[in-house]
Amino acid sequence: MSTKALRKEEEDNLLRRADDVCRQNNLRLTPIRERVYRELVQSGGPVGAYDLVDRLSNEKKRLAPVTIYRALDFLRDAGLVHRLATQNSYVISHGQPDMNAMKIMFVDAKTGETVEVHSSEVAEAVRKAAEQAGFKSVSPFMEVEGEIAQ
Amino acid sequence: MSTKALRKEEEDNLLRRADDVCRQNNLRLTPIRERVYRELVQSGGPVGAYDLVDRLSNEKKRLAPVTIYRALDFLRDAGLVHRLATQNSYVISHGQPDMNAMKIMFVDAKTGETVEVHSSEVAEAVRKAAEQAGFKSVSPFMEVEGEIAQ
DNA sequence: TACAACACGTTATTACATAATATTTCGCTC
DNA sequence: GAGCGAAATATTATGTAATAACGTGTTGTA
Repeated sequence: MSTKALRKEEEDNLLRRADDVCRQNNLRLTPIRERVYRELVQSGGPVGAYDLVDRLSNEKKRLAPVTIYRALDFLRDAGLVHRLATQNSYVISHGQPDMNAMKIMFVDAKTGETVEVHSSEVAEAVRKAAEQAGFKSVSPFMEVEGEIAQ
Repeated sequence: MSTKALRKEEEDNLLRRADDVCRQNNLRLTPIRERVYRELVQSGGPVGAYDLVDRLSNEKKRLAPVTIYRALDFLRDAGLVHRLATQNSYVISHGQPDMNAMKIMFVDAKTGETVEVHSSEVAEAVRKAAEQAGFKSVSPFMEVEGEIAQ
């Protein structure tokens, strides 16, 4: 099987999963929301909000930034998309939602390329640190800048 | 000793330390840079760049945003200030620079209040995760959103 | 059908950040 | 202390990110 076919399959999986998540939580994956999600999936990496505006607009219809932001907010609330604060951009959240694991987005400081890793070990260590800081709960997402190997 | 006096003392310590760090690394803590640093120290929390513009300007002289950004860049490079990407703001970096510890900024999702904690345990766990992600080095800073107790 | 909640469109505004370029200040040498 | 080069700061302009405010349409439901 070709790499392309593999990726296509992976894309379909993500789309299907998004559909399931929404169905199970009584959320409406409207056309615009799905188009935004699909665009993020196909890009394979972080994409800026205004970039999404351009990509989902055409000659006939130009989407307003706020439309994209609303779709992104929805997808984030649904746990399907994660915002990269350091890059002002948005990426698909991969992987099965393991409640006990921390979802770490490693971001290459130079290229902006991202790799997502789940770690319950980090989750536990962060929980301890949070307690020390007087925090009772922490986000299951975090973002760490670094340098990718080669 | 009063709380106020304690805080004053803490402020002086930070200022002194900033001075030392710069001296030891042949960096110039110019008036503007020091004013920016001092303002961050005195605020006791995260401050936005444009907020700093306002606070450090007066009737006679209005500083340009780029002036503040340059000072902030300098202070960040020197390891004295940390940028909170989730808040688009900047905070003092406390504590002695322990190379092996991760500096974690816990940010209250509601108020934006921050607490800094250093943890070598988190550092180690993140290093492992980074390796898994194909990253050869990671920033010693990270930011985690959460909910502060009470 | 009517109504309530949600989604989307439109317009405008605010905030954040940097590019390009000019001017001042600092530290040094003669 | 006059002149020079480098660093720091000022000025202006522009680009990008995000949200506010308000109106209209759509959907699900009693």
